[in-house]
Amino acid sequence: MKIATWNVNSLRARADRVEDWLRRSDVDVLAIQETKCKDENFPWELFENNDYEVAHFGFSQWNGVAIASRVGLDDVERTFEGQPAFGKGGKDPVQEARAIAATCGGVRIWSLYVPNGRALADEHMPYKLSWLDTLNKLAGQWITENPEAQIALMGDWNIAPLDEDVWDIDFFRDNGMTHVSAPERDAFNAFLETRFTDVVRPYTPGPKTYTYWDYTQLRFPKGEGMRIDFTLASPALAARVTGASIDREERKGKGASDHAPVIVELG
DNA sequence: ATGGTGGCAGAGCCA
Repeated sequence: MKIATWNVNSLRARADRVEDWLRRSDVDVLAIQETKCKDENFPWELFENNDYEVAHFGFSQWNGVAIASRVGLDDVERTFEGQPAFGKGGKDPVQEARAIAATCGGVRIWSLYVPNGRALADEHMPYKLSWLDTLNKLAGQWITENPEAQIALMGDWNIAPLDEDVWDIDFFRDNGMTHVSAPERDAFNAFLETRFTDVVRPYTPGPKTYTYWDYTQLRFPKGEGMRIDFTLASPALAARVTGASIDREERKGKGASDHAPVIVELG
């Protein structure tokens, strides 16, 4: 079984590329982030025509997460329990469309789009940290309740856990950029303390191994990217992993997402 | 090449 995660940065703008990739990638499950659409605009037929079931959670032009599967799609859950809400400028806080789960082929798949902190002192940063902390505590409960649970936390984490996960750590430090700060890394590493593991890194060692390249500044041609898309697996799922890859080729050419798909192979 | 991002509710906003 092959499972993958991909921040597509608009599913409608990327429909042809996503369909082409689905056909040649041969993945059984695809966790998608940033569909950037509401259910009413979602390209359901793209998946149905290729024999995938799909579940989507999106209610505005922002965020949006989905799971496509050809090995079953059961017990769909939109948002995680206690998922922090965010209200900009005093607006009523809402639980954003950043998390959807489904059980596919016996694996509990979570497609996650972790909030972008925007800036170290921005109000989005504590939101990001509490979002991760809440999810981690919940995920820890899942493992405690069932040590054999096969859980995949897949998506765009908007964190670069290691210095080598960005193209120039000094550039990030000197400019006070997000994704590499200690609080963000602590929030990510807390999942490792909960016994989730990054099952992709061992098969895709750095340095200079990335999953995202900014559209600006010719970042992709210059090889200046970031590793911010991860699959964290519960112990029982991690034990099944036989391989992983990052499809850097998919970042090439006109109409590419700024993120590459990340694939995990299960035995 | 004095520019050089790309989505979205089409204008700012978001990443």
